[in-house]
Amino acid sequence: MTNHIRETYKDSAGLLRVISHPVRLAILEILEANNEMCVCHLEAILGYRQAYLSQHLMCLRENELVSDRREGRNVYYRMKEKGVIPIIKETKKCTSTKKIDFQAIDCNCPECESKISKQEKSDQHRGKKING
Amino acid sequence: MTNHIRETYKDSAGLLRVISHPVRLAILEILEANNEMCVCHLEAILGYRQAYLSQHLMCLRENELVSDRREGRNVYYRMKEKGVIPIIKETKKCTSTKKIDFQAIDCNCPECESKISKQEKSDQHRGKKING
DNA sequence: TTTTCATATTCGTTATTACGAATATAATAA
DNA sequence: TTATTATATTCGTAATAACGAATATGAAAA
Repeated sequence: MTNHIRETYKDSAGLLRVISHPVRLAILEILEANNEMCVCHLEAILGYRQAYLSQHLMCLRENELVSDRREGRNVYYRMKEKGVIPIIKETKKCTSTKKIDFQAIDCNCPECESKISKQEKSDQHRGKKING
Repeated sequence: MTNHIRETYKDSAGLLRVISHPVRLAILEILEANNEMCVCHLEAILGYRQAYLSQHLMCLRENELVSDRREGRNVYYRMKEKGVIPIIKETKKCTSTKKIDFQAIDCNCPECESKISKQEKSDQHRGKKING
């Protein structure tokens, strides 16, 4: 019986183990909210060193929870296993974790550049200051 | 931002960590299916050493996922945080883990004794053999 | 009041994971 | 080419978790 049970719950336990880390949870939630996101963007939002994030991304990638796509020098990540979304949702419900509004802070990837310049224009109209 | 996020997901990650173990998952599923269960029963079902199970029960208890109640020499455990049930359900969905029918095998706790003797009676009527 | 039974706890070792630092690679620009 | 930028990987150490073995505790039986 013993090994039978171990075998049965091995995969589930493994999946839970992979997502049982605050940084990986944050990455997954960001990807859920943003469809696709480049690494520099994740860096800007989360404020962790690139190499550190990359390690967590590797973990998520190797466990097939996310997929990556290179475009020039940038690499874009997206959710691959959408099944984790309800797991995380139920978990947050259970721990009454509030929602975070993930906003990028200072990202220069092509996509952000265009967004920022758009933002700059509209902010200039209202006399706002950017980047500092 | 960094510590903010870490803090936010700390509890969720912690909860997931606690349930990210095959034996603890199995215990939780048994408790879900059986309302209340004594340790000897868990031993019989799972086939692990008592001390080993007790360690996992301690982990679940300390993290307030289960509660315990002593009755004579037996200790009965039950689910305390029902919120983990949907988490586990979604996880199993995600890993396509099949359902296990948890059946006790050879347990002598008072409750089982009475069940077994009832069972023996009805089985004797049908000429079945028990325990061997 | 000693023994027995059910269960819990502690301790030590091994295995696994986290994470910083350094380095590698892939794409583009100079 | 060489430099630069974005990202990945590897490596070492520290922290944590798993688990076996031994032992402790609490309740009841003898």
